[in-house]
Amino acid sequence: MPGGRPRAFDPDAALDRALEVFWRQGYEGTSLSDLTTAMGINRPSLYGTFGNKEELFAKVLERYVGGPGAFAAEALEAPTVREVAERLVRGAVELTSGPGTPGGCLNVKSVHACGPDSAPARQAAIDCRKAGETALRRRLEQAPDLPPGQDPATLARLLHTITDGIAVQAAGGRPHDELSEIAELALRALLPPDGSAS
Amino acid sequence: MPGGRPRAFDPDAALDRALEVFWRQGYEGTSLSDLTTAMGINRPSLYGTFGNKEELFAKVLERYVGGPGAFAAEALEAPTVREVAERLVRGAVELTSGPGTPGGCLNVKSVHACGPDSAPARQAAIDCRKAGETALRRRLEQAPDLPPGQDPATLARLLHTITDGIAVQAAGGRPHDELSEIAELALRALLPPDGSAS
DNA sequence: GAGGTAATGTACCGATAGGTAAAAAAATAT
DNA sequence: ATATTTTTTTACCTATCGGTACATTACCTC
Repeated sequence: MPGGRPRAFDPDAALDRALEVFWRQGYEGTSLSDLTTAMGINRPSLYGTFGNKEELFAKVLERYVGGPGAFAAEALEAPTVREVAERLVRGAVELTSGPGTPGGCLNVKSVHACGPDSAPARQAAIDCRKAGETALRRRLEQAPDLPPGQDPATLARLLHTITDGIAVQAAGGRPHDELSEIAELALRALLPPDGSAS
Repeated sequence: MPGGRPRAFDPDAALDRALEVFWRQGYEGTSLSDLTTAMGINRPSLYGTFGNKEELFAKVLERYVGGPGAFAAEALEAPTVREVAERLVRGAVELTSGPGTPGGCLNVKSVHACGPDSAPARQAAIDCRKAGETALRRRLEQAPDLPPGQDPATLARLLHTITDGIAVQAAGGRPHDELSEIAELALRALLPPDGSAS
């Protein structure tokens, strides 16, 4: 089985470039020319290696979840509800307003790509969100410090809602330090330091 | 000064049609053809009456704030922090997942229109958000039941963050009843029924 | 009526969108 | 060296993008 001409670029590095563009400009705001320029390859190479724009986006989203967004899955390894929540919320602040990254969250941005041609990309983002939330709910169900009357599903959804809100705020230009204050207040309210009701 | 040919459509009704399209499809996902079709007018009429796409969007956003989004300003008339927060958060649930409206929030969607050509529309949304948040902070500063150690600016930002999160959840397809549960849990956490610390 | 004025309908503009055909180039296999 | 395979390069495709020129129509004033 012969080899053919070798690929002149590193697909993972190219994916990282594509990720940055999609992250900054959103799915609908990114053209194929933006992508090929950033990736340093030409159009047929992109199609040959990654498929079309939709498929490239799906691969980019996967890479996002396993890279910049990996904190969300790792947070579930914390032993208590409190620590899981802290790591999720603080991680969202860093992800969306940290230095050197585009503002906001690629996933949240992609949910808002709601033009007629963006349905597949949007659905990919929604599926990804659902998977993350299911994992969070399962984790909360098994936590030792889950408050008695608390429904883990609703708590997971609220945590998800708060991280979503943080992403919107970051996308709207909220600076990192203010976002941290917001996050800490949310954590204090959700998980009071002593042991208050909810 | 003579009048010329009278306009054959109602500008406000046309704005409402445009609002619905922008709300459902987002700024970037909406084409001029989508707009003219929905508004029932042709292209030169649109440009003659509303300016270009950007200016039309600005007018639509204004109409959104004064129409479907008016609950946010009206919520500030409530006497207490608790009631202001309740009306804001519950209003966000109704706005973004209520029956008969497109999912999500036009403002939050527009913040995520971050392609190169969408900068003015995005900025209009951001300005609008800033104005709303400033009004909320001023209102909280004067509320009689603001907890002593509480910074009204941060509380306003957290409330804003929560309503943003609700909008994202709605845009992602979260059904209305689940969103209500999330909202009520957030309100309980933020403003405990008795008088706990935060 | 005639003239002025503003909105309408139609047809069009250059630019760019996502996507591809076909030939040239670089590797392996025999 | 030759044949085969795969990628790259270049050039191009149709459709649609936001925006407009121009002639026509409908109204008001005189």
